[in-house]
Amino acid sequence: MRIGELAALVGVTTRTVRHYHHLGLLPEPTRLGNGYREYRLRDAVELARVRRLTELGLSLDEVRDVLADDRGRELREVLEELDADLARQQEAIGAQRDRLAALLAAGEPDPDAAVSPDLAAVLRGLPVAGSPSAALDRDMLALIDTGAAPAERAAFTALLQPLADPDIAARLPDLYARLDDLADADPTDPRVPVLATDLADCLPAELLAAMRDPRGRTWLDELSRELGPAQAAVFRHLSGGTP
Amino acid sequence: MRIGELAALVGVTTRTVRHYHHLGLLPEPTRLGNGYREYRLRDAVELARVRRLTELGLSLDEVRDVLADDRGRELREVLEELDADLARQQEAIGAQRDRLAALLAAGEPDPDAAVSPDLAAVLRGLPVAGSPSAALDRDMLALIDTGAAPAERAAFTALLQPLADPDIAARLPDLYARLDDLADADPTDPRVPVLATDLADCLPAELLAAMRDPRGRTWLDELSRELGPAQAAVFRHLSGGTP
DNA sequence: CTTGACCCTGCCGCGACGTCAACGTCTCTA
DNA sequence: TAGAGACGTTGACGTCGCGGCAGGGTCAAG
Repeated sequence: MRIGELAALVGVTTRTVRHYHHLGLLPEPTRLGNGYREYRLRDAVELARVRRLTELGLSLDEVRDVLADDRGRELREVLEELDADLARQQEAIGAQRDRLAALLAAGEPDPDAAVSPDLAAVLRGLPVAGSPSAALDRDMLALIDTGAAPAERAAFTALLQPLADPDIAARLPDLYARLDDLADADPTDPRVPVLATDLADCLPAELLAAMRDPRGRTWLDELSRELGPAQAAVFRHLSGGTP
Repeated sequence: MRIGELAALVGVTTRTVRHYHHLGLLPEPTRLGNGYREYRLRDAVELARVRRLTELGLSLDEVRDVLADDRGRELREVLEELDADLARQQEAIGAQRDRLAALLAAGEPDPDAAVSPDLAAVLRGLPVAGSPSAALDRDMLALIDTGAAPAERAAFTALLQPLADPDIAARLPDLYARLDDLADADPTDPRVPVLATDLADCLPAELLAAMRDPRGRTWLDELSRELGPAQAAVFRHLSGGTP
């Protein structure tokens, strides 16, 4: 038999056979005078064995190990491990499909705000138009949401829920506008403490508390980098006073 | 923000961020004087969006398409296709695990004779020791079995079943020995027609018939290549007479 | 003599990064 | 001020199981 025949017999390509030779999974057969490989039935049997193992999902390295490590006992371990691996994959795919189903069921899957649905609702209630600080806020909130574990995410959304209240939402555009006005101001600007007071008045107490704990401060630091000095000063006032 | 901070924020490696830049999934930010990339919060948001999409299972190419092809409608298609794909994978893995379970349940998983269990039983009943022709036969049968679809496989095994009958099995060693003796003989050797007759006497009629149909002849041709001329002649007698 | 069907070796490509290498830059500390 | 260690930069190779191609040689039939 020549290589094409062998390959057809077992149902692989000639490229595959040569690949197995290259990796040493299959011994190189004797050559004919013209350099062609000459196979015998036993080679086909060996090839078929390799194929069966790969089709079970073994990697070529694993196949080599199994073939080397004579018969049976190692194979059993590998197969069991493989099964466990497949079980994990099944589970992972199932979870993945659940997530997909949730997204698809939500009507319009918007990866832009592929934040948790509750947060999305809050964000929709916040004003954005034309205010850089408001846009920053949205970005920040989205980021916190995507990075958090589900449990934290729920707590976080709960913190923000009050902002969706119409009374509060109505006061936000003015506050954002005043924050925008401080973009190029000096941190000692007299408007800073006034705005901080008005903000503290408007925001829920729990949210203010969260801004004072270490995790909240980290995020505020992040946010402050993108703000002007006076704007950052406002948040320093909010999150703990003087420093 | 510099690249390490950005990466940590979103939960990827810096290598990943640079990879996305390279592919154009994420715009290159402005550089600092020292050549460092300087990121802003919006970059983190963009990166997080890419990440969410990849974590849903989209390829980076698909992510690029979705991001380019503004919002929503294309995404839905991709996600649905993805779900279908995952469903196929689930099914495939399930089938795979079934096969594994069958193998593992069979006690000792022997990939050597990972032929169908029925055939394995038949093969166990056949004599092998020291007979090259018998070994060839086993190889051949194993090969036919592994290449066949399940339905054909059953039919094929059924054909061979009679060989497991003790009366017949008892006569096989002698027949194999006589076939071995013809290894270097001339095709005109008088022992050839005699052995052919004795074999025909011993083998089930259905098997002889199968050897005469085109598929059977192909396999016999294959087998004959590994045999001596006189041995091949025996099978020519069996499978149709003169040619 | 050509055509077409085989065979040979050897190398690039895929996907989503990980992992060097070889180098520059910043910050802290002794 | 010097050195250490943690950052950053670009660039190239490795992964896995082959597919595909380039650039040849071989062989049988028309």
